[in-house]
Amino acid sequence: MGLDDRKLAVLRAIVEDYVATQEPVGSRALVERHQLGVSPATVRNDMAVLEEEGYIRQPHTSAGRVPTDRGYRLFVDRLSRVKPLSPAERRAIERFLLGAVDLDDVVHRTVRLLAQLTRQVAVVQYPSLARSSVRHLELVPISTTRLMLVMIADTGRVEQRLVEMPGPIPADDVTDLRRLVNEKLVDTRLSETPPLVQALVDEVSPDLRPAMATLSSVLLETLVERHEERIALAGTANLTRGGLLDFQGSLRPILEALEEEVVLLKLIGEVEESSMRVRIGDENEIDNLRAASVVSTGYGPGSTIVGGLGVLGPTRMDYPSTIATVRAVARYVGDLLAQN
Amino acid sequence: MGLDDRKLAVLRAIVEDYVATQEPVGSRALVERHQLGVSPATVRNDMAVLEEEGYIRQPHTSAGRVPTDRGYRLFVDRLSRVKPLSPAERRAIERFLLGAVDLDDVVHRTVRLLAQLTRQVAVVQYPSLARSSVRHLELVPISTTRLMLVMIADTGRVEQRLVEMPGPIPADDVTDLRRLVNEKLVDTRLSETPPLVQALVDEVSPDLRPAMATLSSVLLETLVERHEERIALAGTANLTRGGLLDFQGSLRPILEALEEEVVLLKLIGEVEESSMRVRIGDENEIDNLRAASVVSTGYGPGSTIVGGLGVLGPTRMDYPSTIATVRAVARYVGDLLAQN
DNA sequence: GACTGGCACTCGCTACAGTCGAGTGCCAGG
DNA sequence: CCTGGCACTCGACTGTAGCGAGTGCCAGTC
Repeated sequence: MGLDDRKLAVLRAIVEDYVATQEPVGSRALVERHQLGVSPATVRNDMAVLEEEGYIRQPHTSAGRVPTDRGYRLFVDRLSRVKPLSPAERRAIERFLLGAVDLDDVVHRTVRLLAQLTRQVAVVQYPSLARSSVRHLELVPISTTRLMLVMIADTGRVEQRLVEMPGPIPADDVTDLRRLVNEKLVDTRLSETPPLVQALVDEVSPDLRPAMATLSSVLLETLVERHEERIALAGTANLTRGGLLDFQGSLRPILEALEEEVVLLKLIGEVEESSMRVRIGDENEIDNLRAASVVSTGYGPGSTIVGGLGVLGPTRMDYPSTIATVRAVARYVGDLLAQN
Repeated sequence: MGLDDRKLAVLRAIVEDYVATQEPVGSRALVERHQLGVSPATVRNDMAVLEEEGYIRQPHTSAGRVPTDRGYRLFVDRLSRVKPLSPAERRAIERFLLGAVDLDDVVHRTVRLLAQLTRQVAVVQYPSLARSSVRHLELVPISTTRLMLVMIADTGRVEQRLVEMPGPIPADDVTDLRRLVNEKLVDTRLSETPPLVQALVDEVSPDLRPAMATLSSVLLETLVERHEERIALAGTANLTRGGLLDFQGSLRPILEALEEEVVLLKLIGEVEESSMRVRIGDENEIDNLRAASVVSTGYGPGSTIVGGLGVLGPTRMDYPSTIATVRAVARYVGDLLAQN
């Protein structure tokens, strides 16, 4: 499978043209629009090889060629030239994110920004609790037997949960409980709290023990076990762009997938390092998304990762600029979080 | 415009058949499927009158009739027979909502339930802050100059906001501030707090004044002025049901509208009493939704209203059962809130 | 006067044939 | 190894014809 430079150039040209025009591209059009320095006939020969190797295909005889998922993959890996963001885009990002007042706001602005810049569906995961540390725990008496447990994480996330205590609980006890949980848990990563939480019960005077038991079980259950991941979504209307050509005419499966938080998390939440991840068409594990591509990355203050973000679009998307945009937005959001 | 009983029966039959089959209904089919006791010819005459009056129309000359928005309106107002929910549905609602652990959970479950039962797009507004009362205000020191303000409302909503203080603030001062704001604000409706909040600054010792000023301005701004309405959405995939027939082939405007919180709030947030509201096609003030219908109502504990919920679907929806479902879900959610 | 059967008419839908043209594969020659 | 030329394929489009669902109207009946 010798793909010489010219064949690669042809593939690149096909991808670029097809992404731009959305129509199968023929050999004549190619030599006209790109400086390949050869005739259409030569290009046709190259195309025949590329097709044999599975990088492009013909929708039907006598039509132009269209990249396959495999073709896009090769393009992304080896052929795409980086498109730096325009200054206008950089400014847009900064302006957009600057006014954010709290985490909710940051996430919402980010997801809208991403959707707008890439003109695709954007997904942003809230900073994961599993990757956060406890900054403060607050206990607020709601009634004699009810406390509101509020956890504030270093990533800015705030979670609350109503705790039904086993019996009436005096103000002094609340103070004691509060002091204790904070002493033991502040500054530890949530993923590492379970043993500490379990140990809490033993650290407390016998009369406080039932209260602490309830409290710690709620802590464990809510904040660690079913660790509340949250997701923001925007730009679904962009799916309808490009008529019914993309997604082979049916938005159904895509919309269904986007409704499932679990699916979204799988898409953008599985990030370990901050590297870009591009999944093209068939490479997606989720069947409903076999007609789509996902570009995602992790984000976080500095070089740590607290969550993922990305966009979803048709396989025929403009990968270079999408990748550039996603990367840039992730970096800005990370910087923003670092300022806190 | 004399519409005698039979003509109304014909209209009802047309609506019911069209909703069921999604195809223009002709005179023959009508007499076959309904006991009208007259011949197709007679029905045709009635149809001619109904068409003249604007209740139905013909997509093209030799096709059957289709209800107009006006026809649906008449149907909803005078012709539809109430469809009681099946016991299975009631049980589904109860089971679905029973396990909810907090407000977020209640809202999410509700919106999914609604989407699933009606097979349409469901929208649920979180209990409006404007309609909530303050249950407790908590101040949590985050750093020497930063406080986290947490407001817990009687409706279960919890809002937080980071407050950047003008200078370092000792623990005792925090206690004082906390006591004061709680004393003055607890149990008042948020919509009535502004004068009280403004008065706070004067009630405080001179050295606390700058701190209180900052605090009260944040309170005012965040919790009252741009009163954070929140919305949950589910079931967008249901828009693709019925192929491209509904929404005249383009989901675009609908999806766009659903992305705008402001629009959604307008749709379901404007509820004063707990009565059902049905907006059919053209009756919608939002241009993008001229091809859709919205069924909404208020909900809340007892007879008070704290927020709105509803569904959006094609004008050719099954109004009776949609209305019944929305009403039932609203009632269940209200009861659930009352238990807190 | 209201209803009915009958009939002519309309018009979208489908099938079919014919034409056009973009694009290809292949081959012979440079 | 590249190129120009040529035959071929096949989708897209056009026009025509037949079908059938459904209508509007009218004359006749109860």
